[in-house]
Amino acid sequence: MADGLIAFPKATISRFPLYFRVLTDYNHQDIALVSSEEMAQKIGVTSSQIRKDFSYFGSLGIRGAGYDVTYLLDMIKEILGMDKKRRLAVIGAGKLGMALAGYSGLKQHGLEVAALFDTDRRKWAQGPGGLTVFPLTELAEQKEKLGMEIAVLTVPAVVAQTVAELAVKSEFKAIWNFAPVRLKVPSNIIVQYEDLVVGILTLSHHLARKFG
Amino acid sequence: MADGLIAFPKATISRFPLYFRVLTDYNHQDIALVSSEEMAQKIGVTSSQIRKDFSYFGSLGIRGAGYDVTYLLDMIKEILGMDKKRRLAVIGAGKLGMALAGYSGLKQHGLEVAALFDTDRRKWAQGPGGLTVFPLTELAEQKEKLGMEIAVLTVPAVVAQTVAELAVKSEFKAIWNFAPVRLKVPSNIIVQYEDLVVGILTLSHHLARKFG
DNA sequence: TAGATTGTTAATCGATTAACAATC
DNA sequence: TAGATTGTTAATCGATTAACAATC
Repeated sequence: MADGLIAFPKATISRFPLYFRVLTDYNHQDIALVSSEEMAQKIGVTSSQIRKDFSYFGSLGIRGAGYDVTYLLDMIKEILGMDKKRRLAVIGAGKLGMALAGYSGLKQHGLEVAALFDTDRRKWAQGPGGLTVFPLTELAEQKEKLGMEIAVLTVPAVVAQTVAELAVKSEFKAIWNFAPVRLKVPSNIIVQYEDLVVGILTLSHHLARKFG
Repeated sequence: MADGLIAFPKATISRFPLYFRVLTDYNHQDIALVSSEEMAQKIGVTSSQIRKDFSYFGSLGIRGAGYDVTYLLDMIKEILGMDKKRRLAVIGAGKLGMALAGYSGLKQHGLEVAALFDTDRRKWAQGPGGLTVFPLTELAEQKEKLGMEIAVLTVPAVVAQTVAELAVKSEFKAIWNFAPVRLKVPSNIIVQYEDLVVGILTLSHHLARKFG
């Protein structure tokens, strides 16, 4: 690592979406200043944690007063890359892919599904909300046309690696992978794994511990 | 904590689904014994980590030989509560709810969506794969009839707290919450949060760091 | 016995928290 | 100035890793 960028805990970044939401609420209520303690109560973390998290990105608050809501929102947007709109390609137009394409939570955070892709011709052209489902063979072409950066993999596990390779060849910079498979891709490709089963099995584990 | 149960890292439990999958693979290939090093390579963690994780649950391996695949699979199923089938109620028959109801990954891990619920009468009775969408008012009644334990919340954020309270009143023991809202529920209710936006915003953050 | 791999200890690394000086 | 709250330090807590004795 010689790029001069400071590292901060991964957990810190994963809390920023929470901060973003609570600050958006304050903003809608026309609250201009908010203390770390108030936010902490609402989110369910310690105020120390919040101040520490923010401190990695400079002195964002005002001593004695708190944090300026709109300023902090802008900073968080920048930190999370929400200041630029990112366009996503959903590969795999099954139920999960369709659900993601129509998910308002993405748009609210500056992320836009621009197209879907599938190998099944019966799915072509029938996407949700005005979106088009393209043949997977058109991935590279449409990526350029529509300016997509992130490939979202909602394909079956068995084809995930092949599809990932196609995404890499199509020059996607990042992959959001819902298939429960470790992908082998060049190290300059950013991969984020999303395993829907981990959460519910953690819950199941607690249930088993508690009730048998 | 006076219940005599040993605590182990949360991160340990979150790796067990990975172990389960890789061991299922070995099992299908009729491989009887596997070393921590082999598994480590496949999953992308250290072999130390794997041995440590397993050690919380006893001496599960054979020194000099490795781990017995079927025995280890059985242990993991027990640890994750997969030895008993758990039935889920999906509340909110929108796209995400429908996608989860049809998600094969759940069944593969001993979890079964038994019914969906919605307040919108146009959605009643039209569930995917033979599943019924019931009026939300029937939640408690159907819970008893169908033996459901876990409430899956795929409802809009604004109604999530109200729906959670209904689930608690209906005597659900656990909630898997997809709404980006901290729920206020009694402490004996197990709540697992699933925030789909955290992963993609983490990715967006890395993208912004790397390319601006 | 020789070779292999576990299970466990101790060292290391990383993240959280408490406390308080700085300062609005 | 008095009161409030940040930003930061040091202490604590928790998780990972390396190393190796135990043992198959």
